[in-house]
Amino acid sequence: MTSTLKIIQSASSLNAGPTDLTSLASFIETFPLQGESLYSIVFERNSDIVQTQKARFAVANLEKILAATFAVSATSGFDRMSLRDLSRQAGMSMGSIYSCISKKEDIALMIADIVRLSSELTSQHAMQSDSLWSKIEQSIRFHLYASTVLQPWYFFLYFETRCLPQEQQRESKQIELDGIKSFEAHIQRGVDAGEFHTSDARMVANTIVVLLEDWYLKPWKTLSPWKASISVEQQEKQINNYSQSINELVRKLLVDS
Amino acid sequence: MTSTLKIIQSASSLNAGPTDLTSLASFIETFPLQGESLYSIVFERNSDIVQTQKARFAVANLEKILAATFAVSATSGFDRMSLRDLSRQAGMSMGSIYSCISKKEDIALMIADIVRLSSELTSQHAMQSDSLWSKIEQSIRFHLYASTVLQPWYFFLYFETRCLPQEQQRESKQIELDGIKSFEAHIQRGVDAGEFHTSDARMVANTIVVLLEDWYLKPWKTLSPWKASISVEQQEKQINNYSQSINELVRKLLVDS
DNA sequence: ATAAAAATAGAGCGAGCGTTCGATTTATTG
DNA sequence: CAATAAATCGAACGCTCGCTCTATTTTTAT
Repeated sequence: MTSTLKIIQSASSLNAGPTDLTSLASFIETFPLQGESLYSIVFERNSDIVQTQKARFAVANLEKILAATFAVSATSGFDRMSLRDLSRQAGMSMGSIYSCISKKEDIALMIADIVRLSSELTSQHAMQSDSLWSKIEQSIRFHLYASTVLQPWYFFLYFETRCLPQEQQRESKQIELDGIKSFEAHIQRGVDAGEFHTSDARMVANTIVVLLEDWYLKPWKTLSPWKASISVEQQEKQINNYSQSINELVRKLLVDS
Repeated sequence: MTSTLKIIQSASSLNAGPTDLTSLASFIETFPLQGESLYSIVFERNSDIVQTQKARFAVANLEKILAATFAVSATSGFDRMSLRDLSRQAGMSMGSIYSCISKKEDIALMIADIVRLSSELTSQHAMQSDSLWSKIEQSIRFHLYASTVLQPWYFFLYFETRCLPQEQQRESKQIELDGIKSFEAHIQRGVDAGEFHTSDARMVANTIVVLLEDWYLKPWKTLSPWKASISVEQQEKQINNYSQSINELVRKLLVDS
């Protein structure tokens, strides 16, 4: 309940400037959940949890803690990550970590909160397009951009959902179901208007969502090493390729034949 | 290395009688990794790990331990599952558990072994069809049947891979990549023969694999409760629906237009 | 410059973990 | 029906975990 309110409040205030989807570079400039502002937002949205009071320290420490969490838990999982591992990786003492957070679980909660906020921004953006087809196209593109910028966050939430309280586990599932329902609704309206042709709008919608998940869950599929941080230009190219692949696939399923 | 040998040896000996895909009921009768024989196979393939000597006890205990593992770890994950939880759920003392296994990790290793064996059987089966299209169709069908019968096993391996030694983590990824490559090869041959039409065989192959994963990873999507063990007839119906959905989708991507 | 406040350090605490072990019960065998 | 082997039991062990606490350093304010 609390987290839902958090999303509504903040998503509307953050979305003052619309996000620019013309390229990854312009997306990064306009997407609020990125760079330094990302950790400021984490701090603001979790001021009840974060113990450190001065924003300057809090933001810097949150960045170190979360980066270390992604690094350690990617290979061994959140449960196996001890706070001693974390403190070593983050270059902070246990005391510093616990002056920032109050429980290990808080780390997972903050990550989940940001991913949910990002999903909220994604679904809000889709509303702004006019044609049904561009709603779908833009939705796919936004999702790919956001889940690339926040790849470790999305990945973490998917695989560590079971570290969260049950209520939040259900919420995560619900977000996936809402994503499918959103695509399904657009498709169904297209079918009703005679613009699309399919006997199973839900299946097509589900396929889109699953392919979007594949993007941030299994970067190793695309042959790209990814670990060696590749340039924005290369990422741009890969996203363009993949979104075009999805678009063509969806067009074949909905428009042709 | 050891496990690979294990698969080759056993997959060829097990596959004496071909598996019958005409219905789920007939599949269950001919699929070796099912019912009592499943746990006998687990015992045989892990006699080096399993401490209990008499097959009668070992098989019964393995069944209790693995069933309890699936029950407990489904909600909280393998790491959070304590052996006290496990012993309570299995109705065995700690001593009994440790007279069957020698490390907690062994449980995960045995599960991973069976899923890999099942994948091996799946890919072997596909070879037996004649036409390219039926190779794809049969492969999808076999995978859906096997991952329904072994749903908790497949689910476990996907989410608990990180509890396994690194070598086995890589092996799991490789199996997914091989699955994609297998579909891609069939599709590409169809394209070369003028039977299929697509500019991105890999994308279509990947879509199939991802949809197959979706089946055992997110049973809650299909509205069916699943937890309340549904009848074989209902499962049959759902599998037929889903495989037909995938088939139609793939046909639209490859054959039409 | 100095005092108050905030942030940091890491040794230490109790709880709970995976695992072991010796006593006991159950099964097998000559 | 002994005698031996195998399986079962759960209390106990050592260790690591998440977390706390106090002394110390750094920052901020006057």
